[in-house]
Amino acid sequence: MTISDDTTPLAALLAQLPPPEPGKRKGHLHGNTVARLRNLIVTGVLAPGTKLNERELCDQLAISRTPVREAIKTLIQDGLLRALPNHSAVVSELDLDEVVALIEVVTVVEGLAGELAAKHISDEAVAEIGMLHYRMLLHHARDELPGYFEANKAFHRRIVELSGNSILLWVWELLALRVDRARFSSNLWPTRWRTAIEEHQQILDALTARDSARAGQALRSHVRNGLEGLVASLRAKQTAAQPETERGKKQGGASLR
Amino acid sequence: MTISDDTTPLAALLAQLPPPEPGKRKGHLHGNTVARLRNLIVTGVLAPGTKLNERELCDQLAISRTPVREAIKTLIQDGLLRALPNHSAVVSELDLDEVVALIEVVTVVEGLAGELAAKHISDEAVAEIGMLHYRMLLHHARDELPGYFEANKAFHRRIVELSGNSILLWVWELLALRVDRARFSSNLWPTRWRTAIEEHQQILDALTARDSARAGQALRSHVRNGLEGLVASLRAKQTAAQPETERGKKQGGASLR
DNA sequence: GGTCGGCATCTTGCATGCAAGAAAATTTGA
DNA sequence: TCAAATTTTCTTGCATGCAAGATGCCGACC
Repeated sequence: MTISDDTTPLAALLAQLPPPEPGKRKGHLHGNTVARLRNLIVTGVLAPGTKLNERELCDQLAISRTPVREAIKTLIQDGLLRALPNHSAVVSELDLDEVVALIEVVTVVEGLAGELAAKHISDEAVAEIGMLHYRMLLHHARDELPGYFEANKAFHRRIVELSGNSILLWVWELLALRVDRARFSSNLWPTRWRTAIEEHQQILDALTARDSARAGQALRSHVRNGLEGLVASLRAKQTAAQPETERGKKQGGASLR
Repeated sequence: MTISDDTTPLAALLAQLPPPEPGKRKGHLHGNTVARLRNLIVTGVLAPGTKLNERELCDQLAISRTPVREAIKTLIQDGLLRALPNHSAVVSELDLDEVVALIEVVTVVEGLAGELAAKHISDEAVAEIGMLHYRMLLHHARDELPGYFEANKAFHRRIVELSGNSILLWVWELLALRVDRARFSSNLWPTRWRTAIEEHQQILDALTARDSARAGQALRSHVRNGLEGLVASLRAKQTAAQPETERGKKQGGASLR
């Protein structure tokens, strides 16, 4: 399965899983399983190209095939897995072209969110965004990466929510999955902190001023900047690891043996 | 189940289904089921608010619960069904607010598609778009509604494809489901034919000229115009049918009995 | 008469069983 | 010795079974 040595491929990995919620009072195995697998994929623990084996997964997750199968179907729809013609599923590779494509889409989506949000936003909501911004600053000051990213995402998400457009939020969530995955894949990010924070400030200003056009513009350039940095780092990483590239594709399946 | 009399609710409806593909050589029950149910929902045969009963569905589709359950999960993700807290699924109502929200998103999505497509588009592809445009004209001239809509959708879809942005296409497909559903729901559409065709011509011109900005602009206004007409007609229909509004919610479930 | 509690039924969630298609391994023919 | 074919094993798709919540009904109590 590509990570660590091949003797205990999934076993070790799945140990790192968020334990399936202590008080899992029945009836949520599906959702749990989706969340768990999604996590593994987004964080890169399950490497692109890894072939999923239902039975193996069942053993490791200690559940039966039914919820696993359903979760797989779900993740295929999300684009995190890809269905092979033979009906098996592999972790989809995160294509560089796809990430580039993602940039364009996320840019217009968040841009629109900014425009719409600026129109309706309440004082309270502005304050809330400000709070999230400063929360991010706090984590930045403390050099806390995970917190920083979480706050950053919350900032963006909240703006999309405040657009008041449910469809936009829905689409954004779908896109965010892929963005997160790309983020995790390139593990260099600290570079743009300073500018990112300045850009957030501008977004906040535009929202405060209820300047729709400016908010949209600020968000678009911020998102584009950020994601293009991401692509650059991914590209660098990929060319650096060129010889390794061919590796992660063929195993899985028989790897347990 | 809201349609026809309650004695043979699903039975009659499902008879209208596209027969499950004669040569269904095993292994595609899931996809088939999704497609069939999706069709029923998009075309409004399964009315918003209808509660789905797994066993009933199984009986009617003559398959077991497993693929039905999977299909339901899939459609929930697509937003065509909604999961109740009790774990049952109902056909999601198509909220007017949601359609309005849809407008905004589809507008920017297709606008972006136009901009991107205009940049890369080949002569061959321009010709193809032209062909689709004239195919639509043909159906228009013949007053063939279904053909008209199909050609119209193909025209738009192809432009999104030609954007070369796989993510954009993915998102567009998701949105198109909901748009189609709204279209079917308001069954008045012939009004804008003339202008729609003119707008298509402008889009085609802009693409031919490889004028990215103009193509984007043309698509945005075309999409917005079209969908706003749709909303207007939906709104009219809804207020007209006000007394009926409360009806389609409680039945289903026990309705077979 | 209305409401609350207990019982019967229904509906769904998850597990498991079986068979068909795919992959792998072994044998057999050149 | 290599390759093709056959057999064996694995993997998945679908069906079914069982048990736990959820729902609805009815009677009893207030």
